[in-house]
Amino acid sequence: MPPASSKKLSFKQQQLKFREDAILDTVNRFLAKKGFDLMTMDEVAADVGIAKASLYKHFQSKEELAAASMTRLLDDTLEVVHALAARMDPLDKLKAVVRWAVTLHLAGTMPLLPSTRSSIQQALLAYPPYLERLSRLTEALGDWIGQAQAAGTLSPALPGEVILYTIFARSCDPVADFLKMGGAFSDDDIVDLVVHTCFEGISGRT
Amino acid sequence: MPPASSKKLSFKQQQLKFREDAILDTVNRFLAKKGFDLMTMDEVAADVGIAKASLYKHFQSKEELAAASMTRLLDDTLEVVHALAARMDPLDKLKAVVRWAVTLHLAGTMPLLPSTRSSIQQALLAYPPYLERLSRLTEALGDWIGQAQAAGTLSPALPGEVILYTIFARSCDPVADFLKMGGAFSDDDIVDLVVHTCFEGISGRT
DNA sequence: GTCTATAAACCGATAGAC
DNA sequence: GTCTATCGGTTTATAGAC
Repeated sequence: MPPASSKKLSFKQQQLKFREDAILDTVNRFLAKKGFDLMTMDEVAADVGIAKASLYKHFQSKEELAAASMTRLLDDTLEVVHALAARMDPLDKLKAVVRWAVTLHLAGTMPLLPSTRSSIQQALLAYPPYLERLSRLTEALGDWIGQAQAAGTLSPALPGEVILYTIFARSCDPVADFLKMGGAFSDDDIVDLVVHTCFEGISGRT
Repeated sequence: MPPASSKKLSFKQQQLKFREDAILDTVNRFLAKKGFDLMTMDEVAADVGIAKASLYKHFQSKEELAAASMTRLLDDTLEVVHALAARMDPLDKLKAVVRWAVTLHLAGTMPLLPSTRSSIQQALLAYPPYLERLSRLTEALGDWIGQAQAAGTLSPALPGEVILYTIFARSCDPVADFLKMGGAFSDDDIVDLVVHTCFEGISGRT
């Protein structure tokens, strides 16, 4: 018999957590594939293999479901950010984050960028856990951006916000989808191309 | 009495054309603001100031309405493309096109990029007038891209499709929305920043 | 009488309740 | 697992102008 776990989760709680993760996995894929508006609670429930009503045991509304999914994505991102070695060059760390995000995108598990036009945007801003993660991520990336600009490896002429927003935006760059649809490139090639155009642009003589 | 118009449009036909343009103006704005899925026929009709049923006198369906709007946008783009002086540098012509598109975007009249996830994508591919414009635009921009790569002003190492798709994608770059929301920059500044990061990226020492 | 615009009705889909 | 209310795209029948 193994020693008693130090975790305080009962068996039932573990099962709840497990199913919650399964739900969020499904939601992540649907958000990536169809976006919030076209995702239905019926298909989420069917995909997870539970009754629709059970979804509402875990999440109060469709909006909260999506917000929880986005929050978990930011948690994953924060883990990636913290896992990057402290001694690594700031520019390389930023490139690694973008590379990770584009890879997720191509794998079909990157929810749509919360754009001005999506109806979840409002729900996200009313969901404190999401805002808290976003704030921490912004701070971490902002530090690296400042360091890279000081070192001259990121353009010091660009406002830091522009660089930050660009990094967020390129994580969902539709160019990746177009290239994947074209079928002429492997996923690895596409990641390289998107990361490259993010940092170096499309101009020549760089 | 003025001489008989050379146009073959009767007064009634002119009125129809006029109202059709008004409808498409409204649709353009709603597509830019909310996207296809969140745009309702009710609000389009209300904004134009006509009854919802009247929309169906002009367009058979919501999909065709959006497709007509996108087609008109490509027509406008083709006009801009043809208006650029033939002797201009290809790189400068491409920058001018992106600049024009981002300006439209900020003005709130640039419909969303037809992404893989939108439900209009299918309708657009089934709408020959749209495909015909897209084909002509792709050809024109493709020529310029090839010339700029040969001259070394666009990266010869990048596949032409990557550059083309990037130019399309940056025309709807969400970075512009984020910067506008922040309120720290004028529209002109935002256009400069987005065009710059499109061509030069965010790296330093360029 | 015909033609046009519209109000009202229709109906499928979907979030959420029981 | 079924039920209901709502919303939104589409259709149809009517009222009014010429």
